[in-house]
Amino acid sequence: MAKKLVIVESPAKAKTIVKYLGKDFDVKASMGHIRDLPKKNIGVDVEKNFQPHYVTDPRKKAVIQQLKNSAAKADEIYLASDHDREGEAIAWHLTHVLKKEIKDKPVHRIVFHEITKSALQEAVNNPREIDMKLVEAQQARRILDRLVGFELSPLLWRKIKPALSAGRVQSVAVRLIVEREKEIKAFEAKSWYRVQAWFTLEDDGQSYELKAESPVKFATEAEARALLEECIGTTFTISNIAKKPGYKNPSPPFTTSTLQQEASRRIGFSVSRTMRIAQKLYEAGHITYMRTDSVHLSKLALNMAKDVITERFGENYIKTRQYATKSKGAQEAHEAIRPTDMHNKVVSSDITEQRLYDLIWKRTLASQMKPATLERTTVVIDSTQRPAMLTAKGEVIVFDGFLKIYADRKGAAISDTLLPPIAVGDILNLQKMEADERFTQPPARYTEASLVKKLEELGIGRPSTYAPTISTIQKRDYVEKKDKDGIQRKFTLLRLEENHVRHHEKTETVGAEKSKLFPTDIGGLVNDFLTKYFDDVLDYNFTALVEKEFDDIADGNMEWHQMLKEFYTPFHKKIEDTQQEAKKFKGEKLLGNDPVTGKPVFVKIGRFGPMVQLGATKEDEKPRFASLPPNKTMEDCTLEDVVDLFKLPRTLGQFEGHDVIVSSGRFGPYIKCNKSNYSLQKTDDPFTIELDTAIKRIREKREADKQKVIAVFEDGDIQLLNGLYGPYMVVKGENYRLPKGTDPTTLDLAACKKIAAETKPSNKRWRKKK
DNA sequence: CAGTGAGCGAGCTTCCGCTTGACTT
Repeated sequence: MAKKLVIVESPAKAKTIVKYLGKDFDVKASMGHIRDLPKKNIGVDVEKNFQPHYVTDPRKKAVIQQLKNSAAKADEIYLASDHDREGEAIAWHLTHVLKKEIKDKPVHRIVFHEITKSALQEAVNNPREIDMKLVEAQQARRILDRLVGFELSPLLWRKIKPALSAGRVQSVAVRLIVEREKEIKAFEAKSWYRVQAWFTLEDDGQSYELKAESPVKFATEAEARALLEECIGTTFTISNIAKKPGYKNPSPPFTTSTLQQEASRRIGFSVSRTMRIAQKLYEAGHITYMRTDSVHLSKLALNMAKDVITERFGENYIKTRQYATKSKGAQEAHEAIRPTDMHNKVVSSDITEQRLYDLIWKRTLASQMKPATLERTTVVIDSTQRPAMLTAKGEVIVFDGFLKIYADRKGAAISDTLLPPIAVGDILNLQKMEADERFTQPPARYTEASLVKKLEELGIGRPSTYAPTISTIQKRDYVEKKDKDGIQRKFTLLRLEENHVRHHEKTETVGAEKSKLFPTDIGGLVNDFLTKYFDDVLDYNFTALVEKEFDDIADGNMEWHQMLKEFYTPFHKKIEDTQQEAKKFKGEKLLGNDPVTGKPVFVKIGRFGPMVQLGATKEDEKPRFASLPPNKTMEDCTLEDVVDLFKLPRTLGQFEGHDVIVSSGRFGPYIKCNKSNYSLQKTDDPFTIELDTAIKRIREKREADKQKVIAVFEDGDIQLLNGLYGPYMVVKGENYRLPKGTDPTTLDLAACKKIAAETKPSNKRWRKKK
């Protein structure tokens, strides 16, 4: 029987397809790219017209072997990788890696956008050749990224510090964060005054409140005060009530980027967590593919949404729509992210999986529901002296539409802002009038999700790389995700009370931040260096510009070697010039002179990151160094913040015949005594701590260690210990897990040796590195 | 986890985009 092999990218997709294709077909997954440039060296022969040197990934060995076996058995091969630039390249690489196995066999390239029997049939019936233009565009993309990354990074190692990295995507991501921080620093809040009034109304024995605001903002306290004073003893009348219909439309179904944003905003997931959970839902068959830039829904999905909405909410809620993808550089190889079967509202007993699914389910159905209809009311209130002095606003939902399942952007529950029963000509009873000082807001720091949004807008990065990019810039210490406490700010409140305008000083907490991205000193320095010498690559439009050229290559309007040459020649010259001319980039800053020694104190970036230096480098005496205090940056630390650092190490006295020394290490201050180290408590101040407290800490540590030890054999060569994750065994420095269900207290020497002989030590490479 | 930071020099680091496990403390 004729056997046809279909190769797709994802194993989950393979599993689904095989059901539709029948017995003649064998379906296998390539698991993404199977060949790439080598990891260790640049792998591009620039002299020979940018000849790439591809190697197969050693971790993909098993996958490739399987593909080879299947290909050898098949009579006909269908390369069904995704319908985009990378997918085309995967198909082409497959023909090379499987060269022997597919020799003399018909090889077809097929693409499909929906996984349905008819779509698959149609794809199989309409095979084509591999589009070499598209493959060349991918190669140009790959090679350009390699050249940029592998020439810029080593320059950073030489000029700034080892193990740094730069690239077309990550460096722009860092730049966005660094520049946003500069904007925030440079921002000066301006204040203005808002006037609000509260009225009481009686109707049918019921009492209501009406809140109104002045449509005019006041620049100064004096102006606001003048208005309030004018209102002493005045009469307020409703002069107009205007009603206007309004609409709210649902958002399109999810793409990777919008899913990440909404999951962050509504359920507080980090970008990587969202992707991990979405992957699980995808593998279980609950949602369509989660790495997509398309808002397109298949016909099948549109019909299913219609059915489910009718069933649950009635026909009146249906409005079928197909959304158009607007984002720059979208390749639309997949559908939007949606439930595979919208009849299922609950698909997992895992709470986090279900929460994410629920969000996808609601967003998808909402996108196929009618807009919400609103009635917006504006009430105009005149004072005796001033027409239209105040306005009050109300909003009522006439028809909820999609809001029935998907609340609007703020994520707040849907609630009407109801106005009390009122009519034109009503005279209002003033209860309270206030003018409070408001401030203009600085630009907001990025969250992981809002950075993804910005990158997508700029056309930088792809759905498969948003999460990894965010983690790379954090791993490199360019950026850190942290919280910031708010600060107290004074503001003025004027209140009209008892026919007087009184002045009150109030305070409020502002500027508190949670899980925001802050640039580090290193991030700032690397960005300064790159924007100074490589402004073109760091330009926000660089990606868009080269993408245009990749498209030209794909359309046959540009030759790929030529494109690379035009970029690389000036780029490489700049690399060489910078290599020659640029001095070491240390970001050195003089803070002042040390009050004790009179020597200059600097902050700068060294091999291990930011540090403080006491004394100039060229002097006879070697300068002293110290790490910055925790939570301080080079940017914001002062001389006072750092002079104490040089008081360490301090010798406090003796304990058990050894010096007790307080010192500062990689992980902050600690106590050293007889070759052992002991942590300080958070409340201990290393500069003032005394001997008795230090001895107490030493005893505490010893006590804790005793608790940790379950048993010791062979002079400490074999130890049974209590760890963070339960009991484990250490044999000559190697850690071993205990077999499940073992009670460690029952183990004797022989039993320990047996475990050590039978199990492998835990892999140490997983430790270290963050 | 633990006293880093000049000088010397070997040997290391690094990109983006497509996929999923393997794996531990």
